[in-house]
Amino acid sequence: MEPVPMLLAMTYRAMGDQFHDRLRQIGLEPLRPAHGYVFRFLKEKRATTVDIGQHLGVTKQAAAKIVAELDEWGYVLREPHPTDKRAQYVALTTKGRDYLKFADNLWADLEAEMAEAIGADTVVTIRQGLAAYLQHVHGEDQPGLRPVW
Amino acid sequence: MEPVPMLLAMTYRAMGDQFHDRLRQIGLEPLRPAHGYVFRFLKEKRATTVDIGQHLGVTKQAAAKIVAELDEWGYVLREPHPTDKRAQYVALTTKGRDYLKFADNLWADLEAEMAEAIGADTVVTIRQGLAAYLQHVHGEDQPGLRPVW
DNA sequence: CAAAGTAGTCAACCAAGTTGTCTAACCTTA
DNA sequence: TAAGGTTAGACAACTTGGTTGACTACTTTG
Repeated sequence: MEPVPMLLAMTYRAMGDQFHDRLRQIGLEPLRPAHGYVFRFLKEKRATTVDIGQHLGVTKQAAAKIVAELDEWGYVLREPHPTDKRAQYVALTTKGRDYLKFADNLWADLEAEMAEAIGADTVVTIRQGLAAYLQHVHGEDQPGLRPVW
Repeated sequence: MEPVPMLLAMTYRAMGDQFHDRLRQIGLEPLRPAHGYVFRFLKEKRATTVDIGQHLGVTKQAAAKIVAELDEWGYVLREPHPTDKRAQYVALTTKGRDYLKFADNLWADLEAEMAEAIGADTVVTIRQGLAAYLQHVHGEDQPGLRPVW
């Protein structure tokens, strides 16, 4: 029997591949997972580059590169931090928000297909189970999001 | 609500981090995930470097590097292919088999802890659900194992 | 038996991280 | 309020783990 992490990795890849393929079919430029996760993060809370790095599980320098790309491509912009003159807030542009909305729909589609294949209740169990496990292991301060290969 | 793939990635990382930490505590040299997956693959079937690359989801050249490392460290050896003079079978040494056995126990421990945290039945559902999804998406020829970040 | 395909190796390259260093700004705290 | 420690961000050098491309020896197919 295969260890659970192998199943996690394979499923992650399988879903990611499909996501990527469909984005390409539509003609939307396929950003990497990290970019999408940054969008999602910025939707909920204001964040600096350091925050983003922590969320992704990479160094601040790596996060800075990603932010620089997104800025260059027009998905985010940097605005001065209100109280800390060293820092900058990274914020989504309209283009960034649109991309996120589109991607969310796509994820929902893929999840619906998953539900059709293995049962909606099973998907719910998986979602809740994994979330509960993460909560159990790491409490509030969640680990990096990036899988380490 | 977070998309399922994010949960997969975070859980994969959380489990992998714990696995890695415990190996280190024990003093066993912590190979990368890829190495462990190669062991597991070789346990079940004889395989060439090309087979391994396909299983991991990387090019044959990348697989060749991994095999060369494992050979150098004494975990595997290469033996001539019985019918094809170009090819070589890669086989586990005793050292390799021991490592695998040890790692399997560790995985089992981690999974038991997961079961304790979220319920054994939930773990079973997750396992079966993901396996069924992979089966549904890719049929017999499974996708690469390596998550693409 | 010729043509096309495949296993393995070598080499050059590339992407996406890392560590280390620096400056300017911030935060004690004595 | 000055001093010492910390932090955000930028820049540079480097490492890792992959990629593509080319080539040889061998195999398979028509």
